This record gives sequence, structure tokens and C-alpha cells, in this order.
Amino acid sequence: MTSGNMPMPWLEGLNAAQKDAVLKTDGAVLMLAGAGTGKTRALTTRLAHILITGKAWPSQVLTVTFTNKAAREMRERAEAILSSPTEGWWLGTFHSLALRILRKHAEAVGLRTGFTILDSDDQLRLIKQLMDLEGLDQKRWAPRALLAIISRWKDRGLEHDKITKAQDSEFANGMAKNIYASYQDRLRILNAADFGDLILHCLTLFKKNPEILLSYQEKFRYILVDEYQDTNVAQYLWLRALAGSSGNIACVGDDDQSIYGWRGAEVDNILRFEKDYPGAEVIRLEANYRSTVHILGAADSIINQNANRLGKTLYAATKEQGDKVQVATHWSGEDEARAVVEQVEDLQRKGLPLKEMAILVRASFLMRGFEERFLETGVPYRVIGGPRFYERQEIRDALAYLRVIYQSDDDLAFERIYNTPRRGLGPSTLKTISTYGRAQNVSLYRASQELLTTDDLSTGVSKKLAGFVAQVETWKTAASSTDHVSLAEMVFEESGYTQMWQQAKTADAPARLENLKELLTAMAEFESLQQFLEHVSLVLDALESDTEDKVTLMTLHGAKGLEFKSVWLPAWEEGVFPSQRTLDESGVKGLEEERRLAYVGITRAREHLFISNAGNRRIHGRLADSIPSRFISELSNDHVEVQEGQGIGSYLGFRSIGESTFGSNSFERDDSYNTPGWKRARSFSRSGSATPQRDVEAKGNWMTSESAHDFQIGERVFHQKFGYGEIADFDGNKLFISFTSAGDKKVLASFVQRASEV
DNA sequence: CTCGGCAGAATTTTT
DNA sequence: TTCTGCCGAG
Repeated sequence: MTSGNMPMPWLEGLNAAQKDAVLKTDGAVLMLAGAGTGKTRALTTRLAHILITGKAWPSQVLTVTFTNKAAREMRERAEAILSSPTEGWWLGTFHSLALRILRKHAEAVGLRTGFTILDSDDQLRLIKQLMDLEGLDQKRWAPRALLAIISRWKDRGLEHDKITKAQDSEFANGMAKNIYASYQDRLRILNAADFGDLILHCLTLFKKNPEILLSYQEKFRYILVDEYQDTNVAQYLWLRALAGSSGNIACVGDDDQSIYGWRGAEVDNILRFEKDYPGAEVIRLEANYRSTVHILGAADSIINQNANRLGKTLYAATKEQGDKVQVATHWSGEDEARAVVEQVEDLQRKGLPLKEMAILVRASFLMRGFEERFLETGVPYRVIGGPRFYERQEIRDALAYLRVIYQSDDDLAFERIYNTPRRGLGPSTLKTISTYGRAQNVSLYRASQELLTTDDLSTGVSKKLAGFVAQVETWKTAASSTDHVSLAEMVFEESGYTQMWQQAKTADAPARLENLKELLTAMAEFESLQQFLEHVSLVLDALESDTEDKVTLMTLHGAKGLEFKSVWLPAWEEGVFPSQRTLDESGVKGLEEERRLAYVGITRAREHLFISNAGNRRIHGRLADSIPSRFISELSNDHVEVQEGQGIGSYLGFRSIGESTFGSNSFERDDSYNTPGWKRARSFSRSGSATPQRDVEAKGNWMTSESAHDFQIGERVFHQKFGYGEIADFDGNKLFISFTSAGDKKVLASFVQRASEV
């Protein structure tokens, strides 16, 4: 390299392995990067290095991530190093990059320009329609399961005509394959593609048009891939096609963090990298800059139980031994939540900010107990997860309106909104429209227009439908003379959609209105409605503020890539974690994936880690006995400390953690009136200052907090999470409220407001 | 067409 | 326990 003496300030602070990963730009490179080893930094620096040293132009480097968030982060870091904007770069998620290619060659794969992208909701509705058509009983065969089967086929790069007997599924006696075929037919007619198609269509495009593939192979002189362990077969083939034979491809991944096998990810892709790219360089990043010795030791003791791995040992970059991992057994799930929240408050008292703490659970139903406890004690928390922004009902409805205006033959969008808000048009009218449409081979919207000129509809229905069509026509006209944001505002208003939510008396209505506003903000960043619609389903993300000081509550899956100073991993019980269902469905392979999930959870912690289980847990409303997870016994004794004072004894089968005594049982329901949270809540309600609140609902006028004696028994009140209810009793600053849908709860007075004031 | 009441199911979900 | 989807009454 001629640049041997050139100063390279961007390499500063990297360790030897990281520098290696940056400097070996040519040929295939696999970076095996353990948790917390600075892989994103290495990858971004590599990208910057290629550009700064002039090895390629930005347009000649393909950088692939899995999430928008990761893409955004890489962009920001690259911008910081290069101090130049990254617009136009080929840096993005698999799906957005594939879409970018497809938009240029839509006709080559049987789509027309401006094709729409289906999300899971659209997909499911289509599947249901097709199952109806085939006369399949949806009680016997779950549409969701069928959709999953088809999606997995797509993940494996299989088109419907490639499904062999061996790959066919038991589903409805082999009907899955047929429905897959008709599903693809429908998509083509609708001029739509689902997420899987974005990759799959690219593969078809490359296969059928070698010259197009060649042009991309020549264009992309370097390829960089993040989270390689999560790629599915289709994505793997996509990358291989683009890398061509010369293949300057660098992939970063960690086989130990592969936790999306159930979604089609193939750990095999990473395991066989060296075979795919002969002469590939393998670089191991093993210096962990995140966690203490004990935490890494615990993580290692778990992941070591897996047989199928490339093998890599994380060592702590720090000498800091830190605290041992705290392991505790609780009587019940409620006790566990109580204990965890107490620990949270304890650490907060010692000066640790809440945003440095996280509770990571296996499944979202486990969150409830913690949420309730947080609400009761007044500890601010945020839930991460739940439906993605663009998957929310109100967002999808709003988008459907815009799609009907922009592309009136979008039948899925039409179906979605033609009776939302209620206009007295139901399934039977839809049936008439769609029968007509199918006969005349026109879209639902067109069919509606034509039907209005006939007398096939009753006068009442005809009038309502005519009103709706006329409205859409007005908006279409307005679209040419109004900017897209104002148009959207106008549509939401005139359609009565905003009003529908304003009048809704459900607890989440205010948040939904807030989301609609956020949607408008997001739209403003695009130049036109068309541009916005083309990208919205791939790019739109809820903006979450991580500046507020709140405890994070999320699933283990959601936590990948994040880190916190203190982490709690509750509900380590057989059947819950590892999940019984995974064990049943995927056996040892599933168990190993669960174990990797445990590994991911542990390695999120920088300084404090708490692992716990409960002997009794409410699952589906039923109280179930449970024994501690086998993962607890896999933790190395050297790095673990069994917490005294809240255990319930080893009779539950808590077998292998040394001979530690569990201390005396203390089942005392220690009253919650002494905790910092309660005191805080009390001062809040006096001063009326910021009150803890579930994040999504944090914007509203509820801040005018009340204290308990402002209320009367029997009064109707509103609570942001639980909705409407009636006050049954007081207790200090807490109210016992009987909620209409959420049942009886004890909540802080500062959380509720008079129903009449909502 | 709409609303209310009951039966049945119930992970994880980067796009 | 809690949500969804279906069926029957108004």
C-alpha cells in the first residue's frame, strides 16, 4: 500500500484486531465479533477508510444492515469521520437496498412502477381471503401459521414452483403450496410485494438478466455487511450474487448472538463463510469493552454449553472484577416484580440514573407485572417493543387513505378505509363491489364508481358510497394543487378520521392522535406523497427519546445491540425461558438458540446483573408452579452470588448453585409506602411536577395531577393505561379503582383525572 | 349494519 | 387473564 506513511487519524483508538479489520480491505473478510467488542465501530471505520483512501466512491460501496436504526447509526458515524453528507450512499437495510434496485427494474419482475409494499397485516388479510376461496376452515388451520410457512419459504429463497414434496408442509394436507401460488398471483394483480419478495424478486431479476447483475457487480467494488449471523438464505444468495467472483466482501457477525432462527436466519451462513469465499480472512474481535469480569464469566459459562459454535472467548478489556451476578428465587411473579423494582429504587438512591437500567424478559406477557408495579410505585419507565410505528392501526389507516388517493386501484387500501370511520358500508356491499370488480376486471374503487351508475345498489347504500367516492375525488383533485402534508391534514379531517379518535373513549385514543401528528411530521421530510409512500413501510420508525430518565422494559430480542449499566433478567423458569414451545418445536437446536438469547441478555449488562425466577407464576390466568431454568444451574459458581433474604428455599429444585443457604424466608408483603417511589409520587402530587408515565402516552394534559382527597368515592375517573373506572376506596395517596375493562387496581392518585375533565 | 356476548387461543418479530 | 373472532339479536 502506498499510503503506508499517510496519517490515518480515523484509526486512532482501535485495537490491533480492529485495525486489521479496517485495513484488510480487499478480498473476503469475516469479522467474528463478540458482544461489546466494537464491531460497528470497526465496520464504520472500514467504510470510511475505503472512501478516504480513494479505493472507491461512495456510490461504489454497498453497506448492508438489518435495521433502520443500525443504518442510521452507521450513517451518523461515517458522517462524523468524513464530515460529509451520506445522501445517495448505498447504505441501508437489506430490504431498502433491494427495493432501491427493484424500483429501477420493476417491469423485469412483473411489477409496475410505484408498486406498493405489503406489511404483515395486509399479508394476513390476503391469506384469509385466499383460504376462504379455497374453503379452508380458519379455525382448523390458522391463517397466521400459513403466512409463517410461506414467509419461511421465501426466507429460504424458494418460489412457489420450487416447493418440492419434501419441503411441502403438513398444513391443510399440502394446501400451503397452492395458496402460496395464488398468493403470488394476487400480489401481482395488486401490483404489490411483501418484504420477502423484495429480496426474492431481486434474485429472480439477477437470474433472468445476467447483464443487470453484472452491472451491479461492477458497480459495487466493496460490500460490507452487519449482523451476518442473522441473514437468511435469500439474503445470503443476494449478497453472494452481488459480491460476484472477485468478492471484496466484509461481513461482521457473532454466531453466539444468532437469535432469529425462528424467523429464517441461518447460523450456517456464518459457519460456512470460509468455504463460500476461499481464502477468506477471519478476524476475531474478542476484547470486550463493555462488561466486568464476572458478567463476562457468567456469559461464557452459559454459552459454553452450546455444541454448535465457531468458538471464541471474550475477555474483559478491563481488570474490573465488579460485583458478582446476583441470583434470586422468589415466591411468585408478583414478589419478583416487587423485589426488582425495589432494587431499581435502591440503585437510583445510590445515584444511578434510571435510563442506565433495563429489565429484559423472554416474552412480552412477562412485562405486565413489572408495569403494574412501576405504576403503583411511581417509578418512571418506558416500554420498548409493541407494534412498530407504521404497523399501528391509526398509521395504517391514514396511509390507506393516502394510497387510495394516490393510487386508486390499491384494493387493500380501499378495503381498509372504505368503512373507517363507520359510514354504514359493510361486508355485503364490499362483496357486491368486489364481485363486480372481478367480473369487469377493474379495481374496487373503479368498480364502486361504475356501480354507482347502475341501480344494483339500494338507494341508501348508493348514497353513502357516492358520498365516499365524491370525497376521494375531491382529494384527488386537491392533490395536484396542495402540498402533501396539507393534503393529508385535510384528508384526516374531512374523512372524519381524526374525529373518530377524538370521540373514542379508550385509553389509547390520545396517543393515537399524537401518532397521527407524528406521521405528518415524518411526511414533511419527503418531497412528495409519492416518495413518501414508496419508502414509508421500510423506513418509518417511531422516534423514541432516550434522553428521559426512565427504566427500560423490553424483550431479550429487542435488547440486542444495546447496553445498560444494570440489567435484570427475570422469569428464568423452565418452560418460560427456555420456552417450552421452542423446545417442543425445535428441540436441541431451539434450546441452543434460547441459550444464545440468555447470552445476549447477560452481555447487555455493564456492571450489575440480576437474574431471578419465581416459584409460582400466573400464565394465561392460571397459577403455575415452575422450577428454575436450567440456565441458572449452568451459570458458573465463581461469578454468581445467591441473594439472601428473599429466596424460598431449594426445595423447588434449585440445585446447582453451590451449597449456599437461601436465608430465612421473608414473605412479608412489605408495605410499599416506604419506598422512594412512593415518596416521590407523593411529592409529585403535591407539587404537580412531572409524573412518571408510560412513554407512549406521555403527551397529554393529565399533568394537572390530583391528590387522593380531591376525589370522591364513586366518582368516574380516567387513567392513561387502564382507561375509565370508578373510585372504590382511598388509601393514602392511592386510589382503589374499579376499571371498566382493566378490572380492580390500586393506583396513585396522580395518575388519574376526573372523567369529566378528559 | 352494528353491537354485545361467548368460545378459544395464547412467544420471540430487525423489514 | 385478556384479546380476537364469530354469531345472533336488534
